[in-house]
Amino acid sequence: MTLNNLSLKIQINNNIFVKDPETSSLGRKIIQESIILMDEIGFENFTFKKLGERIGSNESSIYRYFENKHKLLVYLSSWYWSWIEYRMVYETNNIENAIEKLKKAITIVTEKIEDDTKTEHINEAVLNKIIIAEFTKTLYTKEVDEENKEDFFLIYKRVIYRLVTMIEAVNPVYVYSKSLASSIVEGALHQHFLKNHLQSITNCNKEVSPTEFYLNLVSQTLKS
Amino acid sequence: MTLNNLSLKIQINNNIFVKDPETSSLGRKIIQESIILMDEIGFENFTFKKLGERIGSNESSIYRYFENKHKLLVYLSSWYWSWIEYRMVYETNNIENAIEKLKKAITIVTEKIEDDTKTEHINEAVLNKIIIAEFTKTLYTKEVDEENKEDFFLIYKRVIYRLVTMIEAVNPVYVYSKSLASSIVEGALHQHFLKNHLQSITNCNKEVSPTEFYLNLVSQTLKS
DNA sequence: CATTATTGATAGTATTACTATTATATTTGC
DNA sequence: GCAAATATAATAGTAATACTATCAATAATG
Repeated sequence: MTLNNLSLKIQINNNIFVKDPETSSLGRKIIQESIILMDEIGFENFTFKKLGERIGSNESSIYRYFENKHKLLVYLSSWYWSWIEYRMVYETNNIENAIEKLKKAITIVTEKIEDDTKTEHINEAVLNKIIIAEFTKTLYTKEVDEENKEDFFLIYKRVIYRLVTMIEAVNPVYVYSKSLASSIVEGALHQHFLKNHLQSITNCNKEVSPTEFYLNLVSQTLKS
Repeated sequence: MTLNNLSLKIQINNNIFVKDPETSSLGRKIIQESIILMDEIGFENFTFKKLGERIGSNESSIYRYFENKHKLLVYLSSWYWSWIEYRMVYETNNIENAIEKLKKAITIVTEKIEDDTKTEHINEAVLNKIIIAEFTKTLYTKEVDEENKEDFFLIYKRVIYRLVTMIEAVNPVYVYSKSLASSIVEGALHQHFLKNHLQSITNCNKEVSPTEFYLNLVSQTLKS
């Protein structure tokens, strides 16, 4: 199964976009270049006008795909978590041992994406950088409850549910599986951020990865 | 030692403000009401114009205290972490046992602030809500490296260093003390957020607190 | 009581975050 | 191959944001 087949699996909630960016070349260009531009200048400084200039297209054309930059970020995040979910399912599928299965899943959600397994228009390594730097901003808004009702964060939550299931398979009596799972996923992004910017409050660096920290944490936590 | 004496201890980096808000009644009003307004409408919707209207003062007067709302939030965060640091030092001071000392410190950084131990103009319970909802936004910007150099996050980091020391006292061979400490502090805020908004991916609720989750996590993790 | 510092009022600018309209391409269906 | 439909570009315009500057009015202090 190739990455092309994978992209067929990525179904993003219709409410997130005005017009599906996957259905036109301008749409795909918006996705492709928004990732690069947002990585360069950050979410706060990112505007549709700047993106329009970058792709040689008009601001108003971008508004036909996304209502605002917040929804664009929600879209990019959904795409990312969908890609992670697919890899989590696919790469743990053949692992029998519950502990090894969980370890593999934790590795997938916590590791830095470095390789060039670029689907046509999406550079996953750069997208991973955006997720590390910007993902929490999709959640931490006054509209979170409404947007959650509209299933904007469904794919992210599904990644966590899958981790929860694997945690429970390893230790069925552990009562904080959901909090542990959400801590791993969000916390790993945070450790990556600290490694990049606030090195004095993390042990993660070139030698020690967030993955290593979380594998150790989870194995200790689930010990009986 | 009263909370008044405590407030003497709160020294905030001069670079964060233009004019120290503690030196005038308008300044104190800005702090007091900004906490309430930001809690009500959220950081993104918060403007100095709205705050001015709220306190019956002029937008331009507020700019004489803070360059922008980001720095106001950095100020409020510094105040909060300073208050937490003081309590962490003071309330663990007389505890001999390393494990009990660490437990107390974790409780202080992870628990919800509910009581009305209001210093004159600062409502800590509401400030705690803002920190849960908005604190990460002080860090996750393109300017984080410069601002870190200017010691904007010093007090926050100091809270984490103190936790690191206590973790090392409990288990001197554990090699991820910094990552564990930063995970606890940031993760607890996140679990509070999930408890308020995304209940399906946390075990925290009215009965189970983030404190309980983290006390369990840490005791398991530091086991040899 | 005069000086100085603080605050308020007003005005103004550049940018952001859009919406609306119309013209121009491009695609597709027959 | 052409008409109809659709997508995009260009332009203009609005309201709000995020400020800065100036000057007058108050209040504090020495």
